[in-house]
Order: sequence, then structure tokens, then C-alpha cells
Amino acid sequence: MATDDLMSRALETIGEDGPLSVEVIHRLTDLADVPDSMMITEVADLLDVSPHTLRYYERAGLVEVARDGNGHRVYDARAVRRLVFVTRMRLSGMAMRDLQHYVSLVDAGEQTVPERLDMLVEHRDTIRRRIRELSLSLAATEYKIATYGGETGPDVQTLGTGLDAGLDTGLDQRRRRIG
Amino acid sequence: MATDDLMSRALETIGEDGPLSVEVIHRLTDLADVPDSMMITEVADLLDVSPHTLRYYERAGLVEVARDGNGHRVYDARAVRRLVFVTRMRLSGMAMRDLQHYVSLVDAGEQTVPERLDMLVEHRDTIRRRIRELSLSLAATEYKIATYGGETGPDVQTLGTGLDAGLDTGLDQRRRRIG
DNA sequence: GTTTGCGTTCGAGCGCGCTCGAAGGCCTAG
DNA sequence: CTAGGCCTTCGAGCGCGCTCGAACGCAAAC
Repeated sequence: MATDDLMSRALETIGEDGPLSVEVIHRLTDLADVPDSMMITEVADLLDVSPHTLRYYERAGLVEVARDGNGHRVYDARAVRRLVFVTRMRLSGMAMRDLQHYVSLVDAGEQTVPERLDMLVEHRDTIRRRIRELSLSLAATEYKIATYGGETGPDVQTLGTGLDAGLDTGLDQRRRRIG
Repeated sequence: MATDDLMSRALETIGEDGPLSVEVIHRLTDLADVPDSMMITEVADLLDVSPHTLRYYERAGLVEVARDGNGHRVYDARAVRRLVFVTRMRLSGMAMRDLQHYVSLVDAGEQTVPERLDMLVEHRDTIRRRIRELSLSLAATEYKIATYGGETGPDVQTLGTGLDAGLDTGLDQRRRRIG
């Protein structure tokens, strides 16, 4: 993209921000509110996903879940913690297949730690890139809002015209379904 | 999610960051490097999308593009600016249908400005939420990297154990294809 | 004059990540 | 005894956003 350099510049305002304080991050693991065992809907509510999705993750091999006498899933703290990790990684954009690969590395033992680290580092960089992109879009959107409203935006007359040209291009009603 | 409050807290470190400087944002519009007319591959290269995608956007009604004598697409500066806007919005996660709706509002005239503003504001909030989520994931990932490596991470012994439990849960080879 | 290389239209197909529906089991309440 | 409700498995379907292939056209290069 032609705006890559601008992305970098714009994001310097926000900063590369190193890791947050250990205390805060430690709490992020949610170790506190994980009961010994939970049923599927409880976990679903906790993680804000559907039971369908939890079964899907299990089918995909991302987590092992025991069954009770009725064949119902019983999530122990370990499974829930795994799912906290999985959902957080999903939320941050890690693909299912990458998550599957990561989990397979965990299965494979300690000697895969370097490769796991590689994956995490790469994912970290991906997240950072994504944050930069979003910050740029955010800035552009905020600017657009400001000039549209004309209340807080400076130079609405001059800047606004140039910007809005990209938006006010006439289009007739020929918008159609695709597929 | 159970970590919503933590998200808010964690993100205070980074701040709500108001709009960037007008000068920087003005440059984001890329008004400078937009020639009078471009062919499809030029535009594709500029925006870092495929010609297929550009035709798709046109089919979807997001932009109107003229043709030359050979029936080839000719993108004028207006179309290119529109596509800059479209791709930026797509990159920031705005759905195709929302973009289609937005464009239809632009077509409909000045009286739709309030609704356009509503859309932009809502989208701005979506981006902000997304950035918060990503920042949280970033912090968690960075923490995980630090404790894995054990080089810079403090309390690796105590904290590391609790955290890694979510990752080191054994899983056998029953990972299977889905779908 | 044919080959190369770019473009066109159109409809179909794909990969991802769910999301759902059918068919059935167990348990509890009324 | 039966109805409701929540669970199970399994395979199929869906919505999104592309992505591609087929069949073709023009135009410059060899």
C-alpha cells in the first residue's frame, strides 16, 4: 500500500507500547473465576461463544473434554483455561489451522517450545500490524466525522471538499446482488 | 466476556487517543499520487488488491468506472479516491453490505448526511473496540512470549506455571478434519 | 499472420468459521 | 405417563468475501 509509511508515522503517536504491568496481565488469565467443572452452556456463557462453537472446537481437536455419566460434556479448569486461550487467539485473528498446529506442538512435548515461540512471535507481529492498520483507519474515520460535522473540524471548507470528493461521487441505482 | 473490565483497564495505558494531527491525516487521503486516469492493474497495485477484487467492487456497486474505446476500465481520480476509501473501510472491517448502504446514501443526496455520520460514528466505535481487543490479545501474547523464554519475564517460576497450564494440556492425535 | 499479453463478461467455486437441523437420550416437573 | 428442556452425534448448509476459469477481444511484437 502507498500509505504504509503514513501508517508507521501515524502510529508513533500511540507508541509501540511494551507489555503492560505484570499484575494486570496476570489477571488476564482469569484464573480466579474458573470453577472445577462446568457444563457446556456455562462455558459458552463465560467465553461468549455458542455451545455449537465449543463442540466445533472440540471436533477440531483444540481441546479435550470429558463426559459425565449421561455423556454430557464436563469441562474441567484445564479445559476451560485452554478454551480461554483459544478464544482469545481466535479473537485476535489467529486462524483455526494455526491454532490446531500450535496445539499439536503442545502435544508433541517440550522440544517444540522454540517453534511455539516462533508462532507466538509471528502472531504478535501480526496483531501489531493489525493494530497499526486499524489506528490508521480510525484516524481517517475520525477526521471524516469531524469534517462532515463541521463543528470541531478545522478547514472544513478547503479540506472537506477534497476529502468528500471520494465519497460524493454519484452512483446510480445499478447496485446489484452478487453471487 | 468476563474480561471486559480488564480490557478497559489495560487499554488505559494506551489511551483513548483523539484524532491525529490534521497535517498527517490530510496526507492519508493520498490526494497527491492519484493520476488523472489509471488502468485496472495500476489501481490494483496502488491499492494492493487484485484486479478481480476491483471488478468485484464495481459489480457490487461500490464504484462506477468508465471504459475506453476497447472496453477497458479507465479509473479517473474520483473513482480511485472512492476506492481508496472503500479499501480502507474494508481493511478496517466494514462489511460489504454496510459499504453498499453507505454508498447508496451518498447517491441519495445531502439529506442523508446525518445517517452517514451515524454509520461513521458506529464504525469508529467498532474500530475502537477492535483495537482494545487486539491490544489485550497483544499484551497476553507478549506476556506469554516473555514467560516462555524466561529471559526477561519476571516470576517465570510462579506465574509461568499457572499460565502454561492453559497451554500444556495434553491432547492425543485425534485431531481431525472438519466439514 | 500468429503469438503474447493484456483486458473483458459471466457464472461458478472456494476457504473459512461457524451454524444449524435431525434424530435421539436422559432427567425432572406436572 | 408424558411433556419440556437440555444434552448428545453427525453431516449438511450458510454467509462472507473473494477467487477463479472459460470464452472471448483487441493490439502490439515478432
